[in-house]
Amino acid sequence: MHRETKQRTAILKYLNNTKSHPTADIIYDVVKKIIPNISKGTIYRNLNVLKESGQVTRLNIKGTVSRYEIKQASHYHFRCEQCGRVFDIDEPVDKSIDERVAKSTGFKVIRHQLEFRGLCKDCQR
Amino acid sequence: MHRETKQRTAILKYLNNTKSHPTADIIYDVVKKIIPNISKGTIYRNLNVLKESGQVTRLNIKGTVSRYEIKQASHYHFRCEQCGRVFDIDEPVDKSIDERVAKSTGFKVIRHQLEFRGLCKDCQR
DNA sequence: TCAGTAATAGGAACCATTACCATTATTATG
DNA sequence: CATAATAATGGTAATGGTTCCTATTACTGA
Ligand SMILES: [Mn+2]
Ligand SMILES: [Mn+2]
Ligand SMILES: [Zn+2]
Ligand SMILES: [Zn+2]
Repeated sequence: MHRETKQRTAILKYLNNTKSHPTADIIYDVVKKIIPNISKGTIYRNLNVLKESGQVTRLNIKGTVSRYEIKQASHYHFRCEQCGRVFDIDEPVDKSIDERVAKSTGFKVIRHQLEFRGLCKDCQR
Repeated sequence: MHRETKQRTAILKYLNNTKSHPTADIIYDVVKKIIPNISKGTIYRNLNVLKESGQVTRLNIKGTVSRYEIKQASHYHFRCEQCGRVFDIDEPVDKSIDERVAKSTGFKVIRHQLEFRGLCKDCQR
């Protein structure tokens, strides 16, 4: 069974209060201020546990480090190629496309992921 | 200037004749049969050179390792969560969505990437 | 033909993530 | 409350994909 440790609580609390899609490293830096001797392994272990239990989502695109967010309704992302930040995009999620692809391919389509790339406002100047 | 080496030629030749979106490791295994003492560094170096020159695309597909393909018209992918294989999807590419997101966010949208996940035919049984 | 230099092989380094393990802390139960 | 079972931790080593380094090789333009 899952225990409620102060480490796990602090990680969840931070994720619940940010929209920044932080990396494990950023989470580590933030939580370290509250629990100075926390280890990075604990960050990763908890993020994986929370992902398994459906409370956290891992955004991982190869070529970049993984980013994490509190599990929420399906949505799309924008990644700035300059600064690396990730933003939510409120474009409506098209569910019908999964069925269409399933029909045309014969594959079982469970989900799709759409991500935009470019330059955020700050990085355009 | 770029030179034509047998290593580079063999890598390109293999990529030109497969639709499998191979990883660097797979390319290494295949090309090793033709050039037994080729090194993995040469595979990676050439894949990067070919990417820079626009002949090869590196797929930033969710998962752990990078996959490569010959540069071609923009298209979407499906990744089987069981066997890990990547397939092309011939769903038409929606270009208007980039502009729509650009307008609503103020970001400069350069491209988008859509990827489906699920089970391929083989893995459904 | 050959000098200039791009590319190679092999191995070390890098770095995000995972694995290991002795110790600590949470929690179900009496 | 006391306690025993064991989940979780901190610290560190290991892993694995990828990049970097360097002496040597081999393209290629002149
Ligand atoms: Mn998000
Ligand atoms: Mn493809
Ligand atoms: Zn930016
Ligand atoms: Zn499959």
